[in-house]
Amino acid sequence: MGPQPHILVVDDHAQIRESVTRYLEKNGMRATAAKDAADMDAQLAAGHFDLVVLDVMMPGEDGLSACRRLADDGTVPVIMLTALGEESDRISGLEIGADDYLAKPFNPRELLARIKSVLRRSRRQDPLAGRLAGHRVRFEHLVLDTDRQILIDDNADEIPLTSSEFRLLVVLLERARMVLSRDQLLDLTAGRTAGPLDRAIDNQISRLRRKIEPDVLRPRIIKTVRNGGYCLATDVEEEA
Amino acid sequence: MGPQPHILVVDDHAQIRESVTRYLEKNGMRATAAKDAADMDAQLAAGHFDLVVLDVMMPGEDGLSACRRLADDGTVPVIMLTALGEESDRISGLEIGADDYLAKPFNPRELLARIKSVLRRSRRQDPLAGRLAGHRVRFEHLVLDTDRQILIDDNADEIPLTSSEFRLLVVLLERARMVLSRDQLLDLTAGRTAGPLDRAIDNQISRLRRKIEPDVLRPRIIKTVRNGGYCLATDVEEEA
DNA sequence: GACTGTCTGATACAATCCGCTACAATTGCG
DNA sequence: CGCAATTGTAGCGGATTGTATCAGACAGTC
Repeated sequence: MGPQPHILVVDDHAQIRESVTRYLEKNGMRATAAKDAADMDAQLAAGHFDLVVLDVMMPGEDGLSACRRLADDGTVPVIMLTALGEESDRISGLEIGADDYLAKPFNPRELLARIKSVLRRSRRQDPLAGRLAGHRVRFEHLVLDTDRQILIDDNADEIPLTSSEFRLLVVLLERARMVLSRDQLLDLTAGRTAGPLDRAIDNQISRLRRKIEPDVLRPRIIKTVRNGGYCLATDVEEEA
Repeated sequence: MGPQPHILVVDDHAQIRESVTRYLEKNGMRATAAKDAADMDAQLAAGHFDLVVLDVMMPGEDGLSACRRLADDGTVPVIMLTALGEESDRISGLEIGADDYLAKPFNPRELLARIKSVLRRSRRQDPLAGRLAGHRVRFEHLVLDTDRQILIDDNADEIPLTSSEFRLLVVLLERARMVLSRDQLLDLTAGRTAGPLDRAIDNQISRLRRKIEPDVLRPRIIKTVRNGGYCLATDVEEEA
């Protein structure tokens, strides 16, 4: 979870988004805002979050529908915000799999309290391989066995990965074709923020490439994006 | 709950914190101190506690508010400390969901007595602990007989486990695929806190691996997560 | 096309972390 | 009380990972 938990606040009203995120930040949390379900998906794909605060009423994809997706996925707990007295919304939210709900208008202190409560309750430690845990993942000429932390190539040779190589690869695979900055990668793999002269990610990428690229001088799996970061540039398919 | 119950003492006065924790420790309990609600949250998130002793009057988040959160959460019993004669506090505390209260200044012996009483009352089982009791659990090529503390492999050979190996394995199996820190493991298996150079868990893991890993040099059941701890990286299924 | 500032890849090195062995302390049991 | 099994402590050495640094690659300018 890192030193401070990271909360994603999803609401179509700019004012609520901002006041909530600011309040959470003042109380020792990291908070990020998203203005609709699509935005939420993008944020979730791009970073690590410990909890999502989700408004029921939103343009575009409905909050309940978005909540159902998150609950099915099961990787991040959800608190729903419902309009006052919308009993049916509240019930639906909990049925769908929200971890808690709160009626609008709400007291920020109460939201904070419920967030803390849910975080404590679901202090499920992150699994080692995120949502890929227990799966085998195929890309290019390789298969990653997420249980054993090894790669298997076409000759069935086994390539062992160190812990941080494995974490880096998982993060890249979960976000295939997305450009991830060094900051993001450091956050996602090590849960820390980069110092000014931090080349740790460059180094890990270099080490990982040596193990997975057929031609290290011309990498085709992990592409470098100048001034941007790195990007896994290949299709990924999961096996059961 | 471990051999001795673990109590979290939350009070903003350093002197009270220390004298209470020391008294509890002298009387066969583990005690940890927190100086305010935020500190309390951190401690609760980091470890396992059987009871919280909570002062009503505190800077920052109010004791009553903190108590409400704990009560809502429902996982840990609370004893409130109220200022002398603050009848309203006392009532609020109980209404809010505290399991007992005590007026300051109090006799340490009385606090101890009430703690024991509440612990006895709420000794209904921890939802996680003993979830595997009376079951046989299959993983990889092994079956754990939780009644006999014995592993049975594919050849029906019996591998005896020492009691702490057994506790460690159960803790890991109950939290399959979760990364558990050495601190957590020590807390969950031995009910104690790690010293600065504590390698006890490393050692137990090493001993356990020798008994369950087909290839000890390349362990596949219990994975090491550098800077993180250990993780049981395989599916676990219970048999009736 | 050459020059320049910045960014990236790679190497070497240093600091940590972890596995393992040996041994000491403790526990359990007769 | 003594023995044997179990469990914690100490410390060495290998593996892993971050830091420093240099050289090559790239983009922009003249």
